[in-house]
Amino acid sequence: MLDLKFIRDNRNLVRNGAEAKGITISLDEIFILDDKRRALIQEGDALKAKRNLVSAQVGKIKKQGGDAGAVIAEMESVKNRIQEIDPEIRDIELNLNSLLLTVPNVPHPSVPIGKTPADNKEIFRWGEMLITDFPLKPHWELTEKLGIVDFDRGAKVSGAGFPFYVGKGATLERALINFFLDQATERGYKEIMPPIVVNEDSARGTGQIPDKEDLMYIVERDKLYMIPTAEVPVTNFHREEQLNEKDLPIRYAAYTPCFRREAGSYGKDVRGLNRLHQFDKVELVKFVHPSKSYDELESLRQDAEHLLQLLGLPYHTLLMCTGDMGFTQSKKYDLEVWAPGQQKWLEVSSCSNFESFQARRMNIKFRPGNGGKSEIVHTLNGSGLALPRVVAALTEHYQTPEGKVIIPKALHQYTKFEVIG
RNA sequence: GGAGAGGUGCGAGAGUGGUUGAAUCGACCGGUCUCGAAAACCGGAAUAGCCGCAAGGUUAUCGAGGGUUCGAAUCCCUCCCUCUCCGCCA
Repeated sequence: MLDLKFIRDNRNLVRNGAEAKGITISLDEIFILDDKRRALIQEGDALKAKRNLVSAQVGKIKKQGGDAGAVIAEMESVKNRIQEIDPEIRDIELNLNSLLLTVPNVPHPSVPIGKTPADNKEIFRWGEMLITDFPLKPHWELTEKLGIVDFDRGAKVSGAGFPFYVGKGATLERALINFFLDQATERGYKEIMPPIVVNEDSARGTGQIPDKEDLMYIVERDKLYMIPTAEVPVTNFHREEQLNEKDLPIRYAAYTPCFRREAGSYGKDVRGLNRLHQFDKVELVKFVHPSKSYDELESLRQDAEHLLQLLGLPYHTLLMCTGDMGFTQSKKYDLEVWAPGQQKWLEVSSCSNFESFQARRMNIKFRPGNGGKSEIVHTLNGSGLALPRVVAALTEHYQTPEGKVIIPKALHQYTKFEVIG
């Protein structure tokens, strides 16, 4: 959420930002409530000041054995008015708060204005799209023939979108996880393995509830939420904490399974490994000094890109336009890997700077080294990387005319085999 | 599931009705000492809202909500959370 004062002082910026994201908000209502709130606070505080003063006098009078009855009676009306005002203020603040949650983060000036994915800007392209003299197969044909991913039994046991990885497929999955984690560690991230269900407070902290509940599997009975991404537990790791400035930046890399209901997204891009209900992902999360967050976004993006380069998979990087970037981000890059068997770009990473938007809601601050007032940290996260689509692109890119899959060199030490099939 | 203990500032941890916004220690900031640093010593500093150009003033905050009282961290009620022991399970 944004700071109310910031909204007050930058109403046009906030209004235009929301409009660019295609989100309708009502700032006027916020300002009306805020004015009311402040008026009531002023009245209430004055009355309370009076009450405190008088009650000190009462103490003195009683100590001297005098009769404070008259003064106490006089306070009756003050007391009553305070009892009217306080609940009213609380009511207004509750309202105000839920309105504040409807105000989206302001896009960074470098973000292109746009409405649809077509307005995203390709800022980088790496690798050669594969051209072959034999017809390329999509990964679902390859994996089925090789027996490394079993969608049918997954559907039987759990449902569509819950595949089994089998044999070398399972090993490949495990190899990629280890490879990603090792690379992250080498680049300065601390490995962390979080719980994969979280409580309500955590789900609220990163903004999964109240409005993205439909995306999640919920363990109703225990009020627990299965995480849609490691971002949720890892960002909440420091919720309600005051960090030391000298500890910043804090960088974490976490592997978790991720669970997504994907309600309403059936029918498009759902073949094979393109869209699953459960998938593996290594997530990179950063807590940084506000002055460094855009530098950290660039390095985050490069950390993710580096993985695709080591795997030798062609990809491009998109700077997301205002309309396609989401509610909480101020700037976001998507990495898309080229899947030649489907002739499609597949999103494998999304790297975002949230500035103070998440951290304010979670109350994560740091105390500056010079002894000044504590400030809200900036948070960022990005996938590094989401596995299934990497497996999809990898099998399609490294397939042979006979339907085998060559394992890229970077993974050999992890797989202990160099070819599948 | 059964029984008990506890939730206080950045952290540890005192405090059972009236200068307690809160002892003490640590972390932090400033200074003395030093070529420099460490140690030692001295000093500073809670967070948030509101008013104010500022200095400053004022209100709230000791898990959350309510109650008693002129006055509550301190007494009463409800709820939430954590820990320990027992049982069950990995």
